[in-house]
Amino acid sequence: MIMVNLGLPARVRLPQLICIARERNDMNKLTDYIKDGEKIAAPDGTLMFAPGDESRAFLIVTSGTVRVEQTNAAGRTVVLYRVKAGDSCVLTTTCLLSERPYSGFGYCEGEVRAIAIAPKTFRRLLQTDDVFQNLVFQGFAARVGELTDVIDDLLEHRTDLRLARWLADRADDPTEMKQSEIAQELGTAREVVSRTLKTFEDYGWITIGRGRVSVLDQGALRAHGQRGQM
Amino acid sequence: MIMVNLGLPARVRLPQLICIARERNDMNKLTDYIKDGEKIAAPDGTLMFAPGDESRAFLIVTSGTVRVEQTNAAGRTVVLYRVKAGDSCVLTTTCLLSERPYSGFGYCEGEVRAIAIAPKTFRRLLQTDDVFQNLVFQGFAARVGELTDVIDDLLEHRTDLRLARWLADRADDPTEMKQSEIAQELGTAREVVSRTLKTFEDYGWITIGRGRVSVLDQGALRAHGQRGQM
DNA sequence: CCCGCTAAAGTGACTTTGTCACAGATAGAC
DNA sequence: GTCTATCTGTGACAAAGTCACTTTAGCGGG
Repeated sequence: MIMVNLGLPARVRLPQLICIARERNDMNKLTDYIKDGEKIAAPDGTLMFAPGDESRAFLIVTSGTVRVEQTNAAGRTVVLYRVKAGDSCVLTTTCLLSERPYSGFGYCEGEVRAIAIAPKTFRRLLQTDDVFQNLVFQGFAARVGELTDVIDDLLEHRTDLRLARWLADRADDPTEMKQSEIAQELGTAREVVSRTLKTFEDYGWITIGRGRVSVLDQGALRAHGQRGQM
Repeated sequence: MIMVNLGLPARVRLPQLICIARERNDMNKLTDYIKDGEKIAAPDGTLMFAPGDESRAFLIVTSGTVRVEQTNAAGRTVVLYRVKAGDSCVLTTTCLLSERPYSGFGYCEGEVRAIAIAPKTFRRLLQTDDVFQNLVFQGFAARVGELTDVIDDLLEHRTDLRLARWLADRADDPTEMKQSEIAQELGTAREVVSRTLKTFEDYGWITIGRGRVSVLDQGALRAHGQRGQM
């Protein structure tokens, strides 16, 4: 096991992250590919890839999450999706398939462990192994779907609706995030998040703490996110 | 040749559009696949697919263009990309690979002719034919890149900059479009386009006509799009 | 040729978001 | 407890989106 431990925000210079899709019952299948790859790990906060980097390996994530973000020229950022254990990363697959560089940033959330598969092996598996091919394609398709969801969301300019939906979707556990991070998730400004959360708190839908938001009334948030009435 | 001719906006109920990527020198290769497929055609303005539809065939576009749009719940629309002869459509490939329905709209611009390949044949070619596999992947990757470009663009909230860039990029021929269509290209409101074009005209960068915009000073537009100074 | 219809474009008023520049508040270190 | 870094709240203004409406251009019929 190669342990990457460079401090934060460190940069992985080893084979970079790619992941494959999986159906729940295919998880065992993943272990079949371990012999073809090399185990790697990276600590929380590691920068896995950045715009301009090239993919050097296909990775199967076995634990941890990679947050994939896109930042435009003006510095505004939005979170495209999260790569969880067994999930797939379009950007990386795209890079590997086409030998184009990445267009976004990938950061580790928690320690990420993964199995790195060399591009040559990746291509061989893709041609010879039906299950592998299916895993890659399914994951690829799922991620494209998430990209179009992000576009859908960005077309909606009412931040209060977007924020309400976002909060309702993660109402289970109190969200331990700074408001600046929430703004980044949605691709908006911190101040707007601050103001909007305040009104939600006034309505009794949430409680706000430093680096924390707790949902009190998931139903109200979801309804607001749907109908847009306040 | 099956000629689809249903009037506008008609709906193609035949095998729907998918296309493959191509490198310039692979164009001849396309003809190799014709024997596996069936020729179809659709007139200008035809609705090729809509959200919820399922892909029933992989199409190789041989002439014409398909404009792929995404419309959110509130009805705001943005153009994701255009599928030209030989180009590929991620949405369609995604649908075909994963058997998920489409998430956007596809409209013909000009008469579109294409070769339809059944999903089974598509999968066989993908596994057995290296060139075909490469074409699909290259095109797939290119389209994902365009999706991330759209996201990049939507993160930029200054419509004047986005419009300036958009105009500069198509400065060659006078743009024969309604302002409402331009708004749709950029995912913004017609009124904003109207006002912004007016200021550009005042600066002497363009001339405006009914259903037409002509670029006079491409350089100024490009510079404005880059630097954001007015 | 002109009338009148339709669709495109322009406009003003107002709301919301984004941006900037701070001020206030809180957690953690010492 | 105090200090400091960082997170959060706010006010002011510019830009964009929305709504409701007017004006204008193009086109077809008489």
